[in-house]
Amino acid sequence: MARKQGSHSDITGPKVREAALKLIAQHGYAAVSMRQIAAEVGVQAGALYNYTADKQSLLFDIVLDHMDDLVEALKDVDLSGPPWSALEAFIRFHILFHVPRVEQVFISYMELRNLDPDNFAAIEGRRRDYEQILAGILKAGKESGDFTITDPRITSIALIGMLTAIPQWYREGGRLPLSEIEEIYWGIVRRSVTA
Amino acid sequence: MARKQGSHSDITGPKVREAALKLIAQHGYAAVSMRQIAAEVGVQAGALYNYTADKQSLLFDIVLDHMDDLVEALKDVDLSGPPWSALEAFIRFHILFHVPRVEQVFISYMELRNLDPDNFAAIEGRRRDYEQILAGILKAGKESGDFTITDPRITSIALIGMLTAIPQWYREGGRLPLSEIEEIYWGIVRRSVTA
DNA sequence: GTCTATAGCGGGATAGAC
DNA sequence: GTCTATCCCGCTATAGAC
Repeated sequence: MARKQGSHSDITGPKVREAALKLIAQHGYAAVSMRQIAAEVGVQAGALYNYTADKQSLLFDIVLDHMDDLVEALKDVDLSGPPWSALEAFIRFHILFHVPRVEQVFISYMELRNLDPDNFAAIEGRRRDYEQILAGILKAGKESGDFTITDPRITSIALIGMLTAIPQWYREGGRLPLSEIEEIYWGIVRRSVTA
Repeated sequence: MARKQGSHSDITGPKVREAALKLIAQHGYAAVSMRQIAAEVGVQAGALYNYTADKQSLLFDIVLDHMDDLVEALKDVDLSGPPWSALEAFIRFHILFHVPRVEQVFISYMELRNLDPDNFAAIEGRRRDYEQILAGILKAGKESGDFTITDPRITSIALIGMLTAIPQWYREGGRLPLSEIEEIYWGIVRRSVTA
């Protein structure tokens, strides 16, 4: 009843974002045209501009949403325990959050240089905040004597990079189930900070 | 005396490849135009086609040279010792080979999807060969009881990914010298395969 | 809200003079 | 070997009809 006559904006809008996500992940931002995105949605190119200011906004929205989802989801993780418990919780969360989001991960790490400077700065800030949460856990564990680490900051970068790459090769139905992948990686991380 | 009159091909050829390397690393393959590359070299766009068949060949040559250099350089590393010695030699080699080659590393890992199918297959084969050399070392160490590893193949992928990312953030003159970075990472790897 | 049409620009690659 | 000029195409974004 409250629905406007003939309005499809509540359907087409999300479809535009999904098409952009799929195509940019597949071919790269610079290689994808607005025409391709429109074709994927099933409209003409001109119609896209009812849902996005321009092509750059499509990219920025994808990456920003991804980072904000990440930060938001991390809030539900209990990192208040002792170092070992916090580290394990963070690592397992990171793996499980990223694996089902292959496209977002791809785009968020490969298309950063195609963001306008201001947009890049906004993303980079969030990325650093996230990384420093892990660095904080590592630092606390180093100081308590639980972890054997030379440099929490670099270890944080190294571990996050290693874990974030998982969705690049993991495929459902492959040689190992996700639960096992999770155990293998947690094992690597656990030992890597153990004397 | 044997030099042809007015021939610059022995100078311009390398300059074209260098310009392509620099610009593609900076902006991405799809975002860089032949006109930009020509401007960087100091010639007109048409002249580029004396040195490359097309734009795709510029990309392929960069990635192929990088992979072949890698395989060639690894031949000088002694991997014939016991697992611990072979692992350390491989890890240190990998770090030291990749750090001075920021641009090649960037391109070789971010532009794979812009390679034509045949070119992609050629690169992917070399990449897998290289990765399996590390997997072999890990497997030997696991079977001899030297290493604690669940899955050599996945561990190989995880470690290579972690190490290859170093040039993405390392900058000369930063907080830590390269020699220290090398030690930190070797420490992480060493512990990660230690019970 | 979507369409067709088009402005305005820049792309890859080639031809032919020098 | 490099240049200028150009072909032909596709791009982003906008205008205006419906």
